[in-house]
Amino acid sequence: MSAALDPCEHAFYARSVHDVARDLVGCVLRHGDTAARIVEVESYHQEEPACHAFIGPRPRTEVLFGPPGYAYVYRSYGIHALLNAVAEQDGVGAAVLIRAAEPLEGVDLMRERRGIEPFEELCNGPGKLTQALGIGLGLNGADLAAGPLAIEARDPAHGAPAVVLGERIGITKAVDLPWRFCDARSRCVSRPWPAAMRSVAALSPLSAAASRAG
DNA sequence: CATGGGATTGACT
DNA sequence: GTCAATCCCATGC
Repeated sequence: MSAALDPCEHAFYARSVHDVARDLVGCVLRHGDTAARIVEVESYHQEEPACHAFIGPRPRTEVLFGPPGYAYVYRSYGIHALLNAVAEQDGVGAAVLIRAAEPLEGVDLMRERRGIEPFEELCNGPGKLTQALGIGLGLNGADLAAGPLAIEARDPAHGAPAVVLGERIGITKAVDLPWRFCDARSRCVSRPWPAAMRSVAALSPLSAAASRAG
């Protein structure tokens, strides 16, 4: 990530949605008493059919076409709230879907909200992480630079993430575009893991665990 | 106004 | 691997 850009500022999001996506891996998503380190995202752009903005502006996608640095939250399959960070210039429909994260703070609250115990399964999916962090549809249009929902810069203590690319999942259109960005060293990435994450042998300690698992 | 389709998840065969 | 839950919205008549 460029040292000049900070996800707490709107300028961070006012550029190519793919660059924003790559740079958001490793950043910290915070809401209320919970926080988590982003380990998986996908980028969507109005020029490809998998994007909600493809068909042009609609009431539902108003935020998506608005200025960068705001949250686009929508209901998926009638059940789940999915969180995106709006990117690119005002008037362009593009956003980064936050797909998975590694819990940092408020882990017990996350367990309570999710109704499960395993650390790796609290935020390893787009619907799971919004449930764990208490992010609902009411946050659609929220300013990511002004809280209460915020994205903060990477914590140097965690080191730089090993970002690998893969094909986006869960969609039926434009399935070949390699616009999924994952931290290959995190066990909290949603399944299926990208091929690059399963085969790379140089990454530890994941590679050791993968070898043991066969 | 009726219908169909999801940027998902969890339970089940 | 399959499948239903559940609801907003876009589309078509």
